This record gives sequence, structure tokens and C-alpha cells, in this order.
Amino acid sequence: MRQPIRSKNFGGEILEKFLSLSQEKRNVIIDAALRMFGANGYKKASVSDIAAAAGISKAMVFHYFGTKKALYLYLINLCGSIMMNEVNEKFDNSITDFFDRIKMSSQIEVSVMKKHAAIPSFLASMYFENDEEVKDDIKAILDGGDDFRNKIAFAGVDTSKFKDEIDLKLVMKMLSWIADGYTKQLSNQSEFDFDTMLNELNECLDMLKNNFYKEEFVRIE
Amino acid sequence: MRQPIRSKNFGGEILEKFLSLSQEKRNVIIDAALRMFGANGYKKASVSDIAAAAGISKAMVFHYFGTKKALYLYLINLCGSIMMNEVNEKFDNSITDFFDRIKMSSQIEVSVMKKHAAIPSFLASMYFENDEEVKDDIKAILDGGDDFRNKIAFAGVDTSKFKDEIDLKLVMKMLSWIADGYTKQLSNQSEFDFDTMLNELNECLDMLKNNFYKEEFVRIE
DNA sequence: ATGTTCTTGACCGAATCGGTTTAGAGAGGT
DNA sequence: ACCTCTCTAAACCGATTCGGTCAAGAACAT
Repeated sequence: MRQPIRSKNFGGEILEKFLSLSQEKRNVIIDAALRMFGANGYKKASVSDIAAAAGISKAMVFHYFGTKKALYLYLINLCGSIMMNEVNEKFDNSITDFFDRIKMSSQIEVSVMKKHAAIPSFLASMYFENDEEVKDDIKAILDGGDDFRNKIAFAGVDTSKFKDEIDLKLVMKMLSWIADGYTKQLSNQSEFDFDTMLNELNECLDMLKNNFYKEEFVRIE
Repeated sequence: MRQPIRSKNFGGEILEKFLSLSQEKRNVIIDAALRMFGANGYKKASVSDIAAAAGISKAMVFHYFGTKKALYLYLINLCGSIMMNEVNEKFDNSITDFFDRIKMSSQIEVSVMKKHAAIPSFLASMYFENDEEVKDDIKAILDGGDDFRNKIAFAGVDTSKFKDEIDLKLVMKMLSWIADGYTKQLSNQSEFDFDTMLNELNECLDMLKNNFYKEEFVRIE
């Protein structure tokens, strides 16, 4: 469109530069980029911001990724494969208990965040990204790959164990609020608190379960 | 610093231009500015963005407010007074029940959002604003005025009615998660759904209350 | 020393920034 | 008809920042 003709990166030689870095250095750069894109969106996250957050010079970002767009798309695919891996590895469709399903989803999310804490907010912003330069590519990637979000859906969950007077739709909504706030709080946490937070959420879910389930389904603690 | 010498707005003639607008037009502009600043922060929210979101030309923003900074500070003070009014009007310190206190806070928040739905996210971003051009002014305003947040604090709340086995700190944390997600969901809602949402939250709180309180404190519905 | 690889600060044209000026559209008075 | 006068947007301003490049120094190996 507006950028000068580029003759490089036919075949991906540029990304090799990045991939040959140590994992530690790569993670610093990836985390910085995920954070900036996640917080500011594609357009308003500048390469200078990302470079500064990663502690490298702007020129290095272009050295590693070629263009801003290539970096963004690389991050999308990276997050996609991390999510898919984690879901395929941990998701168990045979778990039908409502709260256990939620616990499982949370464990998956925490596993993902342990790799890159900024992935959830990055993906959330990506889903709403509307910039002309990338939105078609996002749509293509989302349409092409199987969407991991569908796999965590709550189809086939056993809801018969709830007390009769419990409003199930309300519980769903409440839990989605809890999960939202929980994730948000996680994002601001240092890596070491992940499991503490996860335990707290699980205790929280147990508490709800103990109070919302019919007595015969409440396990003794 | 870098801007040319300005000789206008000694005494606030410029803001009068804005205040003489119809309330409807003013609200459109205010909402647009709150949304943009709230979502992107002071620096990354451009006056062009705000003007476009408000459906007016960039020149009009400067016509009404003089500078970007003046607009931002105007919004802070506006939100501050809206919050203070609402808190002073609705906050009742004699309510000591845990859940009733939360309901009250939510009602206050919804009243505020009915005036400008973007206020909560704007204030949240303001608290974390760190741009050199405005951070000192923010600190001055926050230090100067009595902070409405302190008034909603949960000091003096009666927690004795909870079942003994309930982990109170956990309930607090869980409720803060719910409130977060709830607010977030509210922000994306059209004005007419506010009360529906508020009712849902209240039902949700009643449900928790019925299950977490000792039986003698649960009112018959 | 010499060649090679990394890395960067300075730089590019284009775009956008905060902010100003100009000029046209419209309302109202005469 | 003409003349103000107000409101508004488009065109414009210099400065900054944008995505992206490049020449030259640091670092390392030989």
C-alpha cells in the first residue's frame, strides 16, 4: 500500500533471526509485544513502545520481524498454538460437573498465562481489533484454525445437581463475572502468585458448590 | 514547554462556549471524550479520535476547551463532582449489612453510569495515568478533593451473620471479582439495560446471602 | 590485525500530533 | 437586497511520531 517495495523475507529468513535468540530473550520481547498490543490495540501500540518495553532498540524489532504487521501476526499464531496445545492437553470432555468444568478452564488459562501472562488480554483485544491493516488477516486466521474457545464451551454439562431454587442462568452470569475479574486480577500478578490465585478461585468455587448443590451431591471435605 | 504562547482563556471564557451548548450535544462530546481517554489513556487518545467519536470536527474541541489538557482536567472535575453528588445523596452509613452495602454501592455506580456510562473506566484509567503532562494535576486534584472512594469503604460492616465455615476474605475477593466483571459488562450495555443488570446483580447477591448467612438472618422471600 | 555478526543511533519520507486560521453556510436584523 | 454575526469544518501550521532503513560502531571469533 504505502510502504516501499520490500524484497526481503520471501521464505521467512527474517523470523529465523528471532528464533535463533535464547528463549529468555525471546520471551522478554514476546511479553512486551503482547502487553503493548493487548493494552493499546494494533494501531496505537507503536514499535518504539514495544522495543522500549522489551529493552531493545526499535531497529532490532524490524531486524527480527521485518514489519510491525508480521510481528502482530506472529503473535497471533503463537498464542493460537499455545492455546491449542494447552487445551488439547488438559481439556477433558468427560468432566460434566459444572464447577469442575470451570476449574478445568481456569487451570488451562493459568497454564497459558504461566507461559505468557499477557496472552488473555492480547487475545481479547485481538478479537475486537478492527484496524484495516490486520483485520482481514485476523479473520482468516480465526476462520482457518479450529477455534479453541469452542472446545471449552459448556455443552453437555450436568446441571441437575443444583438445588431447585437456584436460578441457573443467574449462576452462569455470576460465574462469568467472577471469571472476568479473576482473569483481570491475574494479569497484574507476578508469576509466583498464579497458583495461589488459582487455589483461591477453586476454594471459591467449592464454597459456591457446597451452597448451591443439593446436599446429596456435596462431597465431604 | 513546547506549545506557542497562549493568551486566551484567562478566566475561562472558552469553557463558556461549551457550557452554552445544549445538554444533549454536551453529553455526546463528554461521552466520546470519556470513552477515548478511558480506553487509550491521556497520550494515546488523540483529539481527532475524540472529535470523530463525538461527530464534530477537531477544531470544535479546541474551540470549546482550548487545549487537550484542559478538556482532560475538565472531565476529571466533572466526574469527581458527579461521583461526589451521587455518593453524598445515596450513601447511607447506617447500613451495616454486608450485602446491602454492596447493593448500595452498585446502585450508586449505576446512577453514575446513567449519566455517563464511561465514567468508571475513565476514572480507572485516570488513577493509573502517568503522563508527564497531566500526572501532577491529577495528583493535585486527588489530594485536594475528598476522595469519594474512601466513603464507600467497608469499614464498620457487620460480618457476624455469616455461617461460621464461610471464609470471609474469600467472599470479599469473590465479590470484588463479581463487581469488576459486572461493571465491565455494564459498560458495554445500552442505557436501558442498566436496571435489568442491577436487578440481576441484586438477585445474585440475595442468592449468596441466602446461602452464606446463618439461617436466622435470612429473610423470607 | 582481520573479517563477521549484532546492535544501535541517526535518519528517511509520510503520517499524525496538538493547535490555528480561514472561509463558507446559515440565521437574523434592517 | 445587504450586512452582520455566529457556528462550524476544512485546510493548514510547525513539531512530533510513525513505520522502516542504513551506515557505522561494538563484540566476537579468527
